Formats: sequence, C-alpha cells, structure tokens
Amino acid sequence: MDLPNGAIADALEELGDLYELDGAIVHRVLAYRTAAKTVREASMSVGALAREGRAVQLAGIGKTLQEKIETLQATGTIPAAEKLRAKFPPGLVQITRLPGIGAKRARVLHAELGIDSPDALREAALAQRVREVKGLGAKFEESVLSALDKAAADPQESERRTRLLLPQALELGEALARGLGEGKAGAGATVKVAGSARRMADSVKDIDLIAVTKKPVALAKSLGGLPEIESVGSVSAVGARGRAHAGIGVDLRIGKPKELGSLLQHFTGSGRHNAALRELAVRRGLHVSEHGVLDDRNGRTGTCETEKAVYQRLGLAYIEPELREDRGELEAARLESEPAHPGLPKLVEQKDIKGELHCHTVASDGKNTIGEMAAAARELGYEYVAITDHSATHGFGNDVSPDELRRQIERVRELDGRLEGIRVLAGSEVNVLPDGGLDYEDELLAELDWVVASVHTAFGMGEEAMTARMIRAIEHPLVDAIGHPTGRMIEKREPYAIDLGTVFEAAARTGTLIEINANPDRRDLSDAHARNAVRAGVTIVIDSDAHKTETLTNMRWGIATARRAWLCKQDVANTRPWHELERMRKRNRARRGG
DNA sequence: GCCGTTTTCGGCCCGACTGTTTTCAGTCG
Repeated sequence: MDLPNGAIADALEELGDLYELDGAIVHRVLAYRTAAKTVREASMSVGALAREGRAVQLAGIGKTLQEKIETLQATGTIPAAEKLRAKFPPGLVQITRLPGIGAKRARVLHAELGIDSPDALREAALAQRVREVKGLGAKFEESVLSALDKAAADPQESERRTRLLLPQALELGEALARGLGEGKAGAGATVKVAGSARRMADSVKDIDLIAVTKKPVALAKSLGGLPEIESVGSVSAVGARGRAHAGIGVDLRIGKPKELGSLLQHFTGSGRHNAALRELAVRRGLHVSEHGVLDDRNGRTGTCETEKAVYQRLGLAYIEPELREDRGELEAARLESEPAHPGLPKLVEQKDIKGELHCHTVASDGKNTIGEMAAAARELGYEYVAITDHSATHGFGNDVSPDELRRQIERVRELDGRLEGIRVLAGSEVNVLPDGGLDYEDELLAELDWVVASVHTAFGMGEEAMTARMIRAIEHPLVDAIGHPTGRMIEKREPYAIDLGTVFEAAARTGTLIEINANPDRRDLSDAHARNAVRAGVTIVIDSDAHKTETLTNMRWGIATARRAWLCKQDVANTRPWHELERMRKRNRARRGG
C-alpha cells in the first residue's frame, strides 16, 4: 500500500534534520527539505510514483531520494534515519527549534555537555556550564534560559506558531504601512507591504514592510508608536522589528529612495524565489541583493528603482508577486522573449469574472434573500448569479427539502423575470453522500440551472473510498462542479484523504468543473493543486461561497489562489458569459453527443 | 543530494544581527 504524501514528506524532513545534526553540508540538508515540500504539494500519490520508479520526474527528487522513498514504503523506515536516530535523541531536534540555536550549536552542546533535551539544557545553563563551551558565553546562556522559559510558558507558541489568514494579514499590513506613511516621520516616505502577504499566500507568519525615506531613523522609531504594535525590539537606520497585538511579528526594512525596486523585490520573496534568482544571476556574473545588482565586470552596484528593473537587469520579464515561489517562473520569465515559448501566463483578474456560481440565502444557512444576493452580485458587475443553497441532508437545521427546493426554483424564476441587469440562476449545493450518490432525485436536479456537488459529511473515510465517492459524483451527468474539493480549512483542518490525480483525470474526462472555493478559510483547491488540475485538462470555477451579500467579494481570495496557480482567463469557467458557459455544461455536451 | 545556455563533477544567494570575538561563526529571513 502506498503511503500518503504527508507521511513521506515528514520522513524526508526528519532525515534532513538528522543529517543537519550529523554535520552534513547545508546543500544536502536543503535538498531533503525542498524534496519534502514538493512531495507534500504533489497532487498525485508520490508513493505510487516511487513504486513505479517515476518519482524522479518530480523537481528536486533524484535517484537517491527515489530509492529512499521506495525503501520507506517497502519496509516502513529508512535505514539512514534509523542509524541517526540512535545517535541523536529526539530532544536534540527540539532544542534546534529554540530561537538562536541551530544544528551546529545543538551538536556542540550534545557532544561536549551530553545535553539531549530542553530540560538538560536548562540544567546546564543554570549551572553555568554552557558558557564553558568555546564560542558560547554568558549572554548566550541568558538568552537560552529566556527562550526555554518562553517555550515552557506557552508550549503552543513554539509548536503551533501563530499565523494570520491572508485577509487579516493584509489588513494589518496595510494599516501599518498607512500609519507609518501618515505619521510625522513618514513625510516624503514610501511604505509598502511586502512578504508573503504581498504574494497572497494562504496564511502569513509575519508582516514584512519596506520603506524608502531620507530620514530612516525617525521612521524606524515611529513604528513603536502605532496602535497596532504591542512592542518593538531592535530599531536602527535600516529598519525596526516589533510585534503586533494580533500576535505576529512585524519586520520593517528601510532603504534609500533609489533602492525601492531592489528592496521591494528582496522583501517580497519568496526566499526560494530569491535564492534561485541569485543563482541565475551568478551564472551571468551578477550579484543580486536588497541594495541592487553588483556587476563582476566593473565591480559596481547598479540600483533599481523598480522591481521591473531588477528582473530586466537579469534578462528576465517582470514576474507577478503571486508567481514568486520557485515553481518554474524564472525559466518562464527567461523564455518570455522567445516567440516559440509560452513564457509567463497572463494571469486571471477580477475584471475577467463574469458571474458567481455558488452562494447561499436564508433558504439554508445564508443571511440574505435571493433578491438581496442578486442585487449585490449585480452591483459587483456580474452578468449572472446562481443561488445554490444546501440540499436535503445538510443538517445544522437548514436542510432544503425537495418541495422547498421546488418553491425556491419558482422564486428564482419569478425574480429573474423582473430583475434587470443580471441573470439569476436556480441552483443547489448538493451533498455527496458517503456512497457518492446525491441527495436529490435526478428529475429535480434536471430542473436546476447549476449543480455544485460537495462533501460535507464522513470526512474520515479512507483515501480509496473517498476517491471512489468523489468519482461517482463527478460522473453524475447533472453535476456541473465539485465544491471545496479537499475539505481543508487553512491552519485548522487537514484535507481529507483523496487521490486528486485520479479525481482530476475523471473531471477532465467528463467535463466536470472543479472549484476554487474563495472563502479565505478554505481556498480549496489550493494553488499547487489547482495548477495540477489545469495541467490535467480540468477547467476551474472560482466561487465565493458567500453566505451574505458582503462576502460575495471573497471572490478576491479565490482569484489570488488562481493566480498563484498560474491560471489564465481561459482556465476559469466563470470568466465566460452565461450563454457560453451554458453550452459548456456537460449535460448539454451529452445532449449534443459530445 | 540535485543538477546542467560554460559543467555528468563541482558547483549550489545575500546581508543583517548577535555574541563572541581581535577577524569570525552561527543563526535568521
């Protein structure tokens, strides 16, 4: 039986940690961590790939890792990990999680003082034995004790690390940028949100801000005066670091006005994008940093006022922040100028979206009426909106019985008849029952304009059963789209076990759309999976899943995921006008015999 | 351990900060 991708990724990560403790060169350790990330994000079963000897097809997995994964699957363990585990106790890995202690210091502490756990470390620090180690001193001892105290006081703090979902992170970042810019010290300054918030990631670990100004110290000092800031650590002419009341770190970096482009590029990341960018630069005799681009030929650093200039100096087309994840964007940007190569995608935008195909009303668990939702959708400039309340077995006291759905269809038809400026469609978000069946009769479903099928129950079934369940729903001729296909909740709930490769194959074969649910807690499909879906020939639909008029604008977060997935307008079904989309629906395809 | 618009072997980013140091190593992002 094939191991889940998560288990393989965990094993590779552990082995990377162990090799690091063992003093392996950093590039080898990095190779394990990169591979672990690739495995975790893969849509297909990496275990199955490895069994067929094809895991080497994945970027960053070579012959050695292919073999290690094979062995892991066959025997349940990797011999190298077994050996190293005997050498380095698990408590030692815990120590490396403390701030200020990495593999090298953990290794020295283990070798010289026999320290093998956080408790042993505390004991040694209290006895002032840590300062006896060469290269470590009293200050280090102090900071170790304070780090240990912090970890003990709030064990979750170090484990779970507070992350904000993107909407809260962006709101906080923009408030801070505004506060800095509008303050007395902000006169003449430019302040921008960078980091993972700018890349529109699912969640954000800390807020990165960049600023350019002629009075850096005053600006850095002013960070601590902002109402969102709880405390400030270091302050200098190149920036300030602090902590927001929201519980996450804030990192402000300040440069000269002529460095704006380099600074923004550097602090937008991702770290891996930047590392790959610099490697590419070195091959051209150039060195990229937040200060500019150093040219080996004349030893001079050219500054960049715009990000575009940074990429241009390296012979690359401008890369949108959402793409900067080292997922092939540099290669695409390099080939942008070659006519035969597709280059970078022209990413889908909000203005491309023509309609909303998944939202709720008071008929189930929504807060607004059909009329209110339709008017709000029209206000957003949409040409159509499908009302898709939950179905007959949803539970939570908001089931819509078959008779109630018939009345709902009449209400929609009546409204559609008299409402100008937007087409209102009758739909439903139908439950996919554990056996893959739907909870309305086909006759009733056939009366609807739009059917989204979603899993809301029995998340715990095994991968094989869940995949079969989903395939049966996909093969149903009246199902237009699959809603929130993995059931994940960001930072809260793991996706259920499902073989997405098989699901995408079935969706492509049957012409069933797969949703990117735009609820910022879900963003399901994820960026990596959505990209794989489209590569497999699937068409995506982006839905707000709004439960009230205000959250129709959640569409924004789904578009962000689509952009991170490299999706263009034509990859997304609801960029089409209704008359085109209607023809695409598989029930009409079937009728035409296509 | 991976990988190839100089390479199948020899490379594999860059700077700030901290603490321990008389010139640097480790950690972090």
